[in-house]
Order: sequence, then C-alpha cells, then structure tokens
Amino acid sequence: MVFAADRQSDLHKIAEGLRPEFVIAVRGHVRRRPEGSLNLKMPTGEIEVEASSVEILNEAKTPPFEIVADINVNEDSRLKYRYLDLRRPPMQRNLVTRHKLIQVFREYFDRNGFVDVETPTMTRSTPGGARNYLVPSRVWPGTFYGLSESPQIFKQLLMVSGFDRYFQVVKCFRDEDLRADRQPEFTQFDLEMSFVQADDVMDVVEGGVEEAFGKLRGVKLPRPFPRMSYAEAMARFGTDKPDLRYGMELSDVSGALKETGFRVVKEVLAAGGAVKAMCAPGCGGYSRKETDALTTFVQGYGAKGLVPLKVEAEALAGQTAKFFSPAEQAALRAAVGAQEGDMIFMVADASDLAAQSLGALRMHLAEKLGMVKADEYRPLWVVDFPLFEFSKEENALVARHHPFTSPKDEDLALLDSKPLSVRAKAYDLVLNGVELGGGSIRIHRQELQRKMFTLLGISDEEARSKFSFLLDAFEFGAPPHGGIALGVDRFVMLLLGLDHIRDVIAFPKTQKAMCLMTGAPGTVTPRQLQELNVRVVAPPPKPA
RNA sequence: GGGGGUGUAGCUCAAUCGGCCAGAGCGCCAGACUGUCGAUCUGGAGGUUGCGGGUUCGAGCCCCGUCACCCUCGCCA
Repeated sequence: MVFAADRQSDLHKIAEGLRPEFVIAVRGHVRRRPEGSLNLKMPTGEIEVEASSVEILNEAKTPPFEIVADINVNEDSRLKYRYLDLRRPPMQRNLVTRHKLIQVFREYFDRNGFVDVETPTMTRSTPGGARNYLVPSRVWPGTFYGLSESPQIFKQLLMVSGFDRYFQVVKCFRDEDLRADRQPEFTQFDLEMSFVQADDVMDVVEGGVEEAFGKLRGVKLPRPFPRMSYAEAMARFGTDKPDLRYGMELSDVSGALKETGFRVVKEVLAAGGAVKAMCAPGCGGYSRKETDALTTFVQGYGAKGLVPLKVEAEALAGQTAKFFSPAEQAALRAAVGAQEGDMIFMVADASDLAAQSLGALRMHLAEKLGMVKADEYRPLWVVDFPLFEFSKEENALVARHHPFTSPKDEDLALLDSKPLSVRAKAYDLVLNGVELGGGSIRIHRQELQRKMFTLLGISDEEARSKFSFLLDAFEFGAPPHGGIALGVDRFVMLLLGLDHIRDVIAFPKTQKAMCLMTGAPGTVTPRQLQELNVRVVAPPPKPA
C-alpha cells in the first residue's frame, strides 16, 4: 500500500493515523513495484497498491497480543480474546482444514449412499458410560434431559427403520475430566450400516480416511489398513492404540527369568505377575539421575519400580545386574534385541500394569529420543477387544465398548463360563498412537441383548425402564448392523500435526471446562431456577 | 480426587544467599527520519510480582492457605 506523501497530503495524513487491526477501505491502482522495491520474501512482494482514497471503517484498540502467526502467549489470554486469536493465520488454517475435512467426509459418504439423519441432542440420561450433562425440564418438574454422549441408540433404531446407511456430523457431550485431546463437547463423524460385517464398516471408513488424507494432506495411506488384535497390541506395545512409527517393542521376559534369584522379580512371578522388557537404543550411558526420573515416570502409572540394565560388550551392568545369571542376561538381550550401548528397561508387576507402564515409557522415550517422524502416517485397526472388563469399583462386569456390542460368534459359548475371555466384534481406528474412532457390530437379537444385560448386572426391570424402546424395536425385525464414530477434532489435529484439541475448536473450554471468553458456566437468576423447579444447594464458586 | 509444572509491565522473560528505586526485549505513546516493509534513531508512559495470611529489620524469592492456566493418573460404556 502506497500513500504518496507529496501529491496527496490529505491521504497521507489519514494513512499516518492507521494502526494495527484498523478496518479500512482503500481504493487505488494495483501496480508492479518499481525495480529495487521488490520484496520476494512476501507473497505480495512484487506488487503494490497506489491508494487514491482511504477510509477508516473502524478503529481498533491495541490488541492484548500481536496478531501474528508465531506467538508465545498464555493460553488464558488466547482463550479470553479468542476472536483475536482466531485472526491469526495458523488458527484460520486450522478451522479451514476442519471445514474441508467435513466437506470431504460428507461428499464421500453421500456418494456411498449414506443418508444424513439428525438425532436428538437432548435425550434420556443413560446409565453407565460417560457422565451426562443434564438439562432440567420446565414442563416436567423434577425431571431432566441428558445431553447426548453419542447417538448410539438412535442410530441403531434408524437401522430398524430401514435407513441402511446413516451418517451424521454430530456434537457429543461428556461430563468427564479434560485432556489435551479431550473437550466436554466434541464432534463425531458417526455412521451405521445394516447387513454388514465388521470388514464392511472398516472398508468404507478406510475409503473416507484415505480420501481425506489424499485430498487434504497429499498423503497416500496404504490400503487396506493393517490390523492387530487387542491382545497383540497390549503385548507388543503396552497400549490398545499403538504408535507404529517407531520400534522399541515390549517383550515378555517372564519365561526367561522363571528361575531368577532377583527377589523382586521372583515374588512378582510367584504372584502371577509378569516381567516386561524393552530396549532403549543408545541409552546405555544414562546416569543414575536419568534412570531415576524414568522410574518416577513409570511409577506414575502405578508400577512399583523400573529395572535399568546397561548393555555392555560382555554382560549387563547396573545396580541389579548381579542378580541375573549369564544365561538370564543373554536371554534378556536376545528377547529385546539389545546391542552394546543400549539400555534395557524392565517392569515386573501385574501383567497389564507392567505392559501399560512400560508402554507409556516407550512413548516417552521415543519422544525424548526424537524417534517420532512427524510426517509419517501409520493407520491401524485394533480388533478383537474383550467384550467385558472387570470393574473393581463396581465389583462387576462392565461393557468395555458399550452394552450393545456383539460378542464374536466363536466366543458365544464362553459367555457364561469365561466372560472375560469373550472377544467383541469391535474395532478401533488408531493413527500414530491416537484413537481416531471406534465401533462395533451390534447385537440385533433381543435374546442376546437380554443376556448381555443380565451379565452386566442390569436387571430386567432396569433394562425395561431404560431401554424398553430398544428392546421393543428389536422385536420388529432388526437387521444385523454395525457402525463406527470418528473423532472429527482429533482427525483435524492429526491432519495438521497438532497436539491440542483446543487449536482445532473455535471456542474451546479450559481444563476445568470453563469458557474464558463468555464466562460459562455461570449462575442463573432465582426466577429461572424457580421455573425449572431446581434448588441450588452449593454456593457458587468464589471468583479468582 | 491424586501427581507435576506455571503465574513478575499489554506480551515474552530476567532479578545472585532473602538486601539499594523490581529490569530487558517486543508492543504502546510522542518526536525525528524513511521506497524494503518485524524499519531505524531519540524520548516517554506503563507494576497490588495471581490473591490472602505468616516468618523476618527487610519477601518476587522462605512457610501456610487459596485461585487460575497447562500436562498427567484415575475417569472418558
């Protein structure tokens, strides 16, 4: 923009008063910059506008932070002045990418015969699963709607209704604690299909994911996506959402240490636990301080300790190395493929806990050692999840996915005898260690659904009162069906290589579920409460 | 509910062992200068060190409490 000082002094005077973020209208001629004035570092560096008029449409206060691409500002300020934060180019890009992803999905699923049907956001609060946000009913004093944590039951009913391919971009609400990749309200790409097997759902979803990465990222994902059983994922990676971009896989070395003299390990094995090990390449030089920090790290996951063993040319070294015989040391090295200069880490504990804590350490070390390749994408289906898990809290079986998930046909016989061994027709889509979505083939026969409720300790009466409509519906010819829901927010994060879900949501909430811009949640007037027949027993929190 | 981190000017940070009037860069304001654009030069304004209490001759720093933000375990069928 050029405002000639000599010829148009009025214009120049106005231009001098312009400040950052002013809204202006300029009329003028676009022209090539004179030789010597080109600036090839700027996208518009070869041209300029010679202004013939300028009007200030609106002035702007100095913003609380600069509106530039790279800022390093408190999250508080960004969230309080979110409308300014969103002016910044990276945030614009994030939301545009989000928009484009949804466009690609809609177009893809429309092309494949899916019908977009909206389901209620205000519905019944359902037992089990995520805590619901509640909405008091004015018309029916003392009753509440629950905000939908997912359209699960409705989409199943749509299958009964004959919409054999349904999809929806839908807001879901869960009143649970937040994380870097979790917000209380988030968006799912939800779909359900009739007359399908798990393979059919996975295939059609892969197509959409492939298309999204191709169009939005220029990345060709390998089809079909590889699959791995839950059991294998836990054994090799200590997690049900493994990041395949790096190695450092876990090994179970319980067998090799069966006869060990190391008391800690011996006791764990005697108690039915397991010893898991992994090899951290080139980490043999870690100091005591460093390995102590890693011990603290795994203890955060409930492990009692971490055994570091330095891999030297002839033997293993370290505080506890002397407890392991030469044969055991050789077996350990072989099991994890350790080379001289590496460090072997072991956790001895209850099998799952050992795997999970070491799995977490694996991710931690990969990050620390720079083994994570940012531009690589490794999708994976994790399948054959357990149908149930045992809840210590409730001292009962609970559904790992949800109570409408079908058991695998070959495991039906185990429902009564060994329910914890029953696998589900469930599948999770995992990409670079992020759970992108999960789904299952559902139970479509009333008898099996009743059986599930029984096993889950849900009485006939309770099932009838909470899910009668679903059980009723299954009596009117429900087709076999299944589906999946993908996390739209997380998908966008992955496309953009971001670590925080807040950066792909226009107006997100803080970790304490507050909106720093609007101040939500807030108190309401006594009149509003009275209309809703709601009495507040806790005082409102004191402001900071 | 638990663990960890952070909180000093509008923004990002500094401040030795607890010690002189809490500093710097950016931004902001004023002036000068200026066809290279994150200009430059000169000058200036700007502080309840998150909040409350305590210890001390003296607290940004130590102690107790509290609030907020971030990461995380539990939680998220």
